[in-house]
Amino acid sequence: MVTGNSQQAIFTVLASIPAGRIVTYGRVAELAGMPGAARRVGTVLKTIPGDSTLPWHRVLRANGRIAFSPGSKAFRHQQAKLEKEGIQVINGRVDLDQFGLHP
DNA sequence: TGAGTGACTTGAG
DNA sequence: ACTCAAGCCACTC
Repeated sequence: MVTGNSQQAIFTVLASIPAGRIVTYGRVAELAGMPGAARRVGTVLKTIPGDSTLPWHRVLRANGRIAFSPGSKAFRHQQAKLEKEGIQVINGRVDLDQFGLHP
């Protein structure tokens, strides 16, 4: 179990992300009311069933890179999902500038 | 109870 | 641009 509430909060935040938009793990944690718990977010995402409709693919690392190892199955799957929503994925990474996530 | 682990982040070398 | 180290939160063994 993932401490019940926190998981639900993360799911809610995830579902509130508009299509074509991306967020970082730290951002999700912050919006879920637990800043600094970026690692927790990753663990929760891992518990999401494959047939879930949650947009887990819109969650990237702070540097705009996909959290998986390049070439892995999950990596390619996420990349495909992102490109399908009009997000440019170049060499396993996304331009954060077009989302205003770049500091 | 305590050491180990991970879909992370930030800062330094 | 890359690697290493420390900080972080909750879970697992």
